[in-house]
Parts: sequence; C-alpha cells; structure tokens
Amino acid sequence: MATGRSTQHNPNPAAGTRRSRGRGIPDATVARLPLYLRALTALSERSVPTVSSEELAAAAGVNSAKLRKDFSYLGSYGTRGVGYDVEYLVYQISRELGLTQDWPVVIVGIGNLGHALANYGGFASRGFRVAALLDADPAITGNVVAGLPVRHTDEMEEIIRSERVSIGVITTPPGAAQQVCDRLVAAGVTSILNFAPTVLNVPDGVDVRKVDLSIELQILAFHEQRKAGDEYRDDDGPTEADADAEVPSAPAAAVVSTPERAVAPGHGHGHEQGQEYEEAAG
Amino acid sequence: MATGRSTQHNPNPAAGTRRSRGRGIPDATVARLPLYLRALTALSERSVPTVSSEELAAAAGVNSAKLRKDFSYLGSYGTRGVGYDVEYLVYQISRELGLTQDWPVVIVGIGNLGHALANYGGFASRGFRVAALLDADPAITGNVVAGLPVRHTDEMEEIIRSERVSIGVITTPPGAAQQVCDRLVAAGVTSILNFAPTVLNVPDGVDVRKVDLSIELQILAFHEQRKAGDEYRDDDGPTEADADAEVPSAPAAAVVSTPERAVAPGHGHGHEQGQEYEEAAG
DNA sequence: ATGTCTTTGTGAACGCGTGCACAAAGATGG
DNA sequence: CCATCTTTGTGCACGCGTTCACAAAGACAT
Repeated sequence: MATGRSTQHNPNPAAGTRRSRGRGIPDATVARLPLYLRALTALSERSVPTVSSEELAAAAGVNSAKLRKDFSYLGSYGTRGVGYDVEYLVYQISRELGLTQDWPVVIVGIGNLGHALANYGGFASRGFRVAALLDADPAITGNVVAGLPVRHTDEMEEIIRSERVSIGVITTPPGAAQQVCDRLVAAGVTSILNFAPTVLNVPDGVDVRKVDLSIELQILAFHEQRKAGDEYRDDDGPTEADADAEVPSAPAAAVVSTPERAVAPGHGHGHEQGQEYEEAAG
Repeated sequence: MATGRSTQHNPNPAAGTRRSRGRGIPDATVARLPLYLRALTALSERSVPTVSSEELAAAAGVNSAKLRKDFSYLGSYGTRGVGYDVEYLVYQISRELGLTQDWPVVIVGIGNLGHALANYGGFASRGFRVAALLDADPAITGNVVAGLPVRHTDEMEEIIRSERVSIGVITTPPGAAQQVCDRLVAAGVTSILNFAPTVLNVPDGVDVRKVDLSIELQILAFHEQRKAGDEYRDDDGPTEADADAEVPSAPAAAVVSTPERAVAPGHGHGHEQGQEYEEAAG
C-alpha cells in the first residue's frame, strides 16, 4: 500500500544505520501494525478478552503466520494454547507506534481535501491533534473548518515552533507543495504526509509518505483492463505461451500491437481520449 | 507503500493464476508506472522531445536502474545513446495502464471525503469519468456536487449496469462499507477503491485497493518516535525491559482506561496508560 | 502428574524486488 | 569506415518479506 509502499515505498534509510540492528522492526510489519490495532480495538469494544492469531488475522485481512511473525518482532505477547490478550496487545502496539503520546499536526492547503482531512475522525481518535489549518489564500483564511480557524501560511513557522509540531500534512495544489514542504522542514517538521501529486525533495532525516488518489485508480485500471482482456482483446493479442520461452530475437516482439503512428508523430499529445493531462487539484 | 501501499500492500493473489505467466508486469512496476507517466506528462507539456533514464528517474523520484528495468518489462522503447521518446512513452504507458479507454466510476458516500474526490481533478484528467455520486442519506441526495446530482443508493444497480461501471469508490462510514461493497460487486463492479477503515471481503476476481489516511499518519508517528528515541542509541534488548521509554516531550493528555486484566502472565510490568480508540469516520 | 490438545513462536526455504555493473547498441565526429 | 562516447537493457547477487511446517509451551482434563 498503500504503499506504499509505500509502498513500502521510498523509505530512505535515514540516519545511516540500518534498522536491522537491535530491535529493528521491518517496515512491512510497521505498516501492518495499524491494521492489527484497528481490529483489536474493535474486539476490545466488544469486550473480547483474548484472540487467537487465526481469528485476528482474519479480522485484519492477513495471513496468520505473517501476523505471528509480526508480533514476534514486538516480543512474545501471546500465550500458547490460548492466544493474545486483547487489551494488552492494544497497549503494546499503541506504544510501539507511538500513539500513547500526543502528535500535533498541521494541515496546509484547506481545499476540498484539506477540508475533508480536518473533519476526519480517524486522526483525533488516534492521538493526532490538528494544531492548525493553514492556507495561503486570504479568501479562505479566517473561515472556521472543523471548529478550527484557518490561519494564513505566514503564521506557519510560529505555530510549528510554539506547538512543537513535527508532522505536517500537505494538501495544496502540486505547484505549491515543494515550497510548502521546504518551509515546513525549515521550521522543524520532520515527517510529511503528502497528498499533492508531486515528488518532494527533502533532506536526510525527514520522512515523506505520499498518498496519490489517482495513482490508486490507475493501478486498478491496469488490473481491470487485464481482466477484460482475458476474454477478448482488441489490441494486444500475442502474449502468453511464448513470453517466458523465447524472447531475445525480435525486438518487435514486445511491440505487438503498436498503433499506426508508431513514434510520436506530429500528433500533438498522443491521447485517444483527447484528454489533457493536467495536474489540477483542489 | 506502501504503498504502498501499496500498499505495499495487500495484493491478494486474485484470480488464481499468478500474473507472472506471459507478459506479466511485476506489481511493483505497475505501481510506479503512474509516477513515470506523471513525470513524462510534465515533460511533454514543456515539449521536451526525449529524456534519459537518469533525468526521468530523478523527476519521478526513483533509481535510474529501477526505471530502466521497469521499462524493460514494457518492451524496448528507448534508444541507446539518446534516451526515451517522451510522447511515445506517454502513449505506451497510458495504453499499458488502460488509460486510453474510458473508465466510468461511481463514488458511494458523499461525505467530506466523497465530496473532495468528486472535485478531484486528478481523476477526470486520466480517463476516469465520474458516472454517478451515490449516498444513502436523503438529506444529501439531490444536492449537486461537482456539477453532478447526488443520487440515492437505490439507483446503484441500475446506474452500474446502464453505464457499465466496473470501478467503484467507497467513501462511506466503515459500518456501511461491506454492505455497499457487496452491492457493488453484485451489480458488476470488479475493482474497488476503499477509503473506509474496514477490511472488505470480496469474491475472487474482484480487486480491492485501500487507502487509509490514518494508517499513513500512524506509520509516520512510528518513525517520528524512533527518531526522537535515537538519542538514546538503544541497543538490542530482546524484549520488554524498556517498556516505558518515555520520550522527553510535551505532556500528552490522552490517557484513559487501564484495563487490569491486560497484564498477561509472565510480563512483569504493567502498563500505565491506555487509550480508547474509536472508529470514527467522516 | 501425566497425557492430550491447542496455539504460539520461529527456523528455513523460497520468491520478489532492488541495485550494481557491464556488455550491447546506437549516435556522433573525424 | 573506424573510433569514441553516451545510454540503454539486463545478468547477477543480495536482502527483505512471505509462507510453510514444526517443535516448544502452556492450558486443561483425568
């Protein structure tokens, strides 16, 4: 998933030393801990005292062996023959994720998405406190969103320092993202959640996670196309059967159903749809 | 990423056969294609004719060797000594992702997030057409959002069939997500983008990708905590013993219940804090 | 206590993804 | 045409993540 890897994604080693030494928890495991926590919280609310790896895995949508291995990185919190104590595990995972402390965050860019995030209950319920909403547009500043006044980005540095904000959320249009990012980092933010469809450059020691709504849809479209193509494919015919066996010879092998206009002819932008790719946001 | 995301994510094997046969493109590569496409589109708009793997990799935020390997799965579209033809590559990637065709989507749950997505420019600009906005709340249906009327979920099946919708986006509260999912699938949807913090159960052949905003923040919090704790240079300690590694930070007030039973046998230290987690959702 | 049953925790094998490093391919200049 | 330079395409090795399968550990009944 998300990514992310990201996907598990662009986790720069940060701080040099490999996280393998000591009590390093694999990134893939860390990414799943919130899933377990959510499932455990639901069990806790139903006053379920203990849960087996099999049950919890099903609730979290993962393999039970994977779940047990994940938990083994945290320590041995289970009881053989019984399972895991729900409340205890909730606490341990919360602590491991750092959710037992308060994390003030700022959201920059109060457009549609920023507005939605400000109202998102999933933040406040997990120790994340919205310290401020920021926007550069004077037409927006002053408005009250989710009970908070939208403040001007001029106040960014002051707010970050006084509130000791270390996490920033960027929901600005892509053109403004890098600049906002730079200011956040300069003011002391060391973790950024980026919703703008842009690659952010940050110094070492700063973590960036990105969420791109359109990328997820594009990945779905790929699989969807592949599914549809299993029935009948108007373009792209030759495949299967041969790919693994012999490829090396003809370079054209991969260019199977190349459209008439092979190489970027004088056709302006080569999209059938006539759709212009624009980085609109907000 | 996660996603990675993916997330890295939760790529359920789906459809039995491994995608490795034939012209299978690795999942990790598919997840990056949209990134390349975005960077290429930007170059295209600046009328840049060709680009080297090094340049494009920098623009996309990845390693150049990785980029070349990714492209090698699509075929040999580059020219040695020169680089890649921008327009041609834009077309090839678009085609591979299935973006050269029209993808009608429905968005179910027009709360804050659904509202934001309906207005999100990144969808329409890539071949995704919002066929309908749906909500179960009579107070919301009828409203016009992003130029489209919000229709009642009673019309879901009809719309999906008549518009041939195969992709659905769920932005409902978690309690309604599974039910909505079931109806979507029954009506013919085979790809789902789920924003509700719930594990969706779907039959084989249906792809689900999830985006959980709070999970991303929790992952950031983990790394942030680790950064703060690095001052201690804590070296391995097989387990417990360091449970209350209090970080020198602001007094976090979020402290509630202390379930007594929580202490599992064999673990000497208790936990002094507990936090109530609720699945609130916009 | 002892035996049986359940479930954890983990060693080991495997597969995927990543990145290095280099040969091949083509451009370019003389 | 030959030499040189640039950049692609990829073989290979390595490390991470996943999964299997099973021994160890504890609960529970007798």
